[in-house]
Amino acid sequence: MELKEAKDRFIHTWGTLATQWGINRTMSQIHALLLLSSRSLNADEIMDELQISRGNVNMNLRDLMTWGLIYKQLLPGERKEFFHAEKDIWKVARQIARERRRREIAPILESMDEIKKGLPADSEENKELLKIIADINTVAGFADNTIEMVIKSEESWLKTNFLKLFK
Amino acid sequence: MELKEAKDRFIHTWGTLATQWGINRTMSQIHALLLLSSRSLNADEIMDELQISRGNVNMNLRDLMTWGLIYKQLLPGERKEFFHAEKDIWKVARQIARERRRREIAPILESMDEIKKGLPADSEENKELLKIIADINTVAGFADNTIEMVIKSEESWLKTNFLKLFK
DNA sequence: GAAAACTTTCAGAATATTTTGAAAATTCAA
DNA sequence: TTGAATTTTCAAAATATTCTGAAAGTTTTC
Repeated sequence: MELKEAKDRFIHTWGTLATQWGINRTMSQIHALLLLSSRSLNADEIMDELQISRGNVNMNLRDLMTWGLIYKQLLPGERKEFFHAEKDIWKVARQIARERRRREIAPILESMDEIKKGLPADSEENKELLKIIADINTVAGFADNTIEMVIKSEESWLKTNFLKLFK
Repeated sequence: MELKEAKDRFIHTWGTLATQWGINRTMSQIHALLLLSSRSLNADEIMDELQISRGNVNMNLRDLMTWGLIYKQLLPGERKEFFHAEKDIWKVARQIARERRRREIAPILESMDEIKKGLPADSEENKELLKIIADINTVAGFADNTIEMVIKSEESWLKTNFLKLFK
């Protein structure tokens, strides 16, 4: 297998995997492309490489930036904007975990509170529903804390071990 | 707010949240409906309550069973199949975590292995790509182990504390 | 300030996913 | 067996999401 072919497979695979976890295929492919590229790429290069429209590239680059997975770079002597991916896979994983936590857990807590607020605990049936809501809040809170804890400890582990190199 | 209204909101909200994390809306609504129901329901009752077709109900009930979130029940004197949800929210959360781990992490490892196998480490460029793949495998493995560990420890914590009640 | 270079927006088109409902398959009672 | 009750399947319809591309907006250069 040629390198080019392997890279293409990587990009294609990454896109397909993404759809299985509710993330846009093109966004993932752009991410994969930048992850494999040693130099920064501009919109035209991405359009050309992945054969997609300018609008699509633009929207997904902005999304990837809000996910904290890629960075914009202004190169001297260039009018165009260039983009490069975060190459530290641990950092990538932490960013994804943080973003998904924010997108998946926070809304649960908000919605449950919303329902809870409007329902008085004045009957057995109401109390039953309130119990379920409270349980969901407990579990969601646990998940939230656990993820944050794992991210933090992973982060400080890396920091510690990185600092040791300079001791 | 009436109980009925609160329940409807719960079901509706649960469905909307689900779409945000890549899970089918109807599947989540059926799950929510069964979660709030004290008795088992059959396909007709679910069709009626959520105003959806028989085929849709059937497919999603089967999906929910593979997720381990609901159970089929055969009631004496009834031809129809009845369904009830797992009510222990901790168990529900563990099931969801297990299933998502299986669906999201296992495929990454498989795909990366696939690409890795075909690419010889005979040039700097090839080694670079292999390094990225190895890094992804490391991180995915870490995530896999961490999730399993959290699930297991949560499970044994519950078991310990449950057994204490009988001491 | 004008125009060239580039980025962003967004309505409509293309694609993908979900849902329907009727037909086929299965189960069960007699 | 038969046939009524129930479940399952799946092609087509409905819905939702993503993508395109041209127009509008912005920035930079001269």
